[in-house]
Amino acid sequence: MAKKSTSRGIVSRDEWAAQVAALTETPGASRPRREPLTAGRIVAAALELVEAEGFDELTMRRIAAALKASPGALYVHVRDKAELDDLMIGELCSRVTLPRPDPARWTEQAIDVCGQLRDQYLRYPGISRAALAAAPHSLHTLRLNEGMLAILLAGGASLRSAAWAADAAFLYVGAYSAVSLRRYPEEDAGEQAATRAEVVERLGMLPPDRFPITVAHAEELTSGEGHARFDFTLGLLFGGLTP
Amino acid sequence: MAKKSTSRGIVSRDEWAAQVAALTETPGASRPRREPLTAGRIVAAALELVEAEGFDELTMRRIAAALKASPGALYVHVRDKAELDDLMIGELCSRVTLPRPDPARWTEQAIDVCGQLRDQYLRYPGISRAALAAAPHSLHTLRLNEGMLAILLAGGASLRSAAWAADAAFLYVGAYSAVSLRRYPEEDAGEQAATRAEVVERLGMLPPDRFPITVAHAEELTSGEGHARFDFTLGLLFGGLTP
DNA sequence: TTCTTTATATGAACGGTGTTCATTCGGTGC
DNA sequence: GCACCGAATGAACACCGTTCATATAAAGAA
Repeated sequence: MAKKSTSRGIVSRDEWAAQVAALTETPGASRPRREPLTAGRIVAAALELVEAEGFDELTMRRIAAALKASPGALYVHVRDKAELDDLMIGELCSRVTLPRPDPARWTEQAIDVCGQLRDQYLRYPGISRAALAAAPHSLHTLRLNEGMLAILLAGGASLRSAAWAADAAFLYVGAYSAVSLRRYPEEDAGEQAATRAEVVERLGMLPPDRFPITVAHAEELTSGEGHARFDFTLGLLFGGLTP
Repeated sequence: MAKKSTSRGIVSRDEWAAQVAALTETPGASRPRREPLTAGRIVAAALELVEAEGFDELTMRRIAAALKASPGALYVHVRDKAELDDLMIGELCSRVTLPRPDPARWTEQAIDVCGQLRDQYLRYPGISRAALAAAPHSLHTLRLNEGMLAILLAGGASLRSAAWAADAAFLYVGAYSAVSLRRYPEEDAGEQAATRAEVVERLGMLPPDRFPITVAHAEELTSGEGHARFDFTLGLLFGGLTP
């Protein structure tokens, strides 16, 4: 965790965050009085921080620094960090636009809604872990669920199937978004995680008697450009609803 | 400088203090020499702790305390907590027994393997969050993957479908295990989380014009005893593999 | 205007975390 | 006997989430 040293004249993490935040803070109109702190402003600052640095760099202290406030001030508007996580997830869910259910295109619509949620999660790296740990019954998640149910029911699914499939789909979206960060990171920053070629090479080094399929088909096992796996899985999930 | 004991039969002050302290620690089994620390012992102690207290009570310091060792001593055998998490997940994966693939019962076999993994996860509450964040290419997870591939291929799935479906299934197992902790906690300790009846009541209070399905069918939406949802989802996932 | 009330913000703590590191310890080989 | 070397210690370090007495600001009442 402690990978940065502040001992060499470098500013502290909090101060750095404050400086970075100051860059994007309405340079023209210098208001003498700071805007009051609200839950909305806290959530916005937190999301900005996650977008820039990732979810596990998100810290009450860094949020406060970005808002030029004291850490304790956040607790006037937010019970604790768990509630803040819930609020962030709610915000992301509220950004998903739900289509008017069209029985002719219901599968496409369902996958699209999941894709929107996935893109929101991926925009804020690691945040979907909060979704898996968060309260599943906030108003925004319920709205998403209602929309998905409407789509699946329009497609002819039974109520029970629709409810359970929607649940499974959102669960999968969260898990997929949580792991797709460290899976073949776009080939550019080849240092951090293993690139696909390296993974293939490692798989090929396994003992073929105990890993026959893995060794023989390492290349195909790691396939899946973009979100092909994502679409494939949701296709399976929704494809079985109306036999 | 603490000086050593120079005469035979008399123990040093520190050792004497340790012996005195040992009198009040474990009165029964007084082991003269402690077993050496190993990665295996650390993993075992960590799992014990998670089983008893849950994953987010797991702490390097508490593991060390359980082993009567110093926190720093763990880092001789384990790089950091992330690696320890990986080792724990590997241990759980290694406990899953893989069947000999039977083309006549392949779906059943696949779901059973997932169920075994789920039960391991649920035995150690919260640990599946580590699985979602852990390295997906340890030897034990690869073994599990290989076994699942063999089952799905025996069932007639294409290589690509089998690979992607296995991936999705394990992802779902992790997510399901992560959330099924806080979903209707068995009705006994009715204080902490919301019981199912409470959830149903809350859903019924929503505005029916914006949540028509949720309000009208709150009861059915929360249904699913035991692992019915789990089996349902995996049925969908594997059912679409061989059309 | 002044006074009072009330909500908000501060800054300093508290107890906890993962991790590092100079030092010490315990055993093995020469 | 002694040097050596991995393992263990204990004290730090830089953080974390959270609380709380205190200060500050805004708003209403007089």
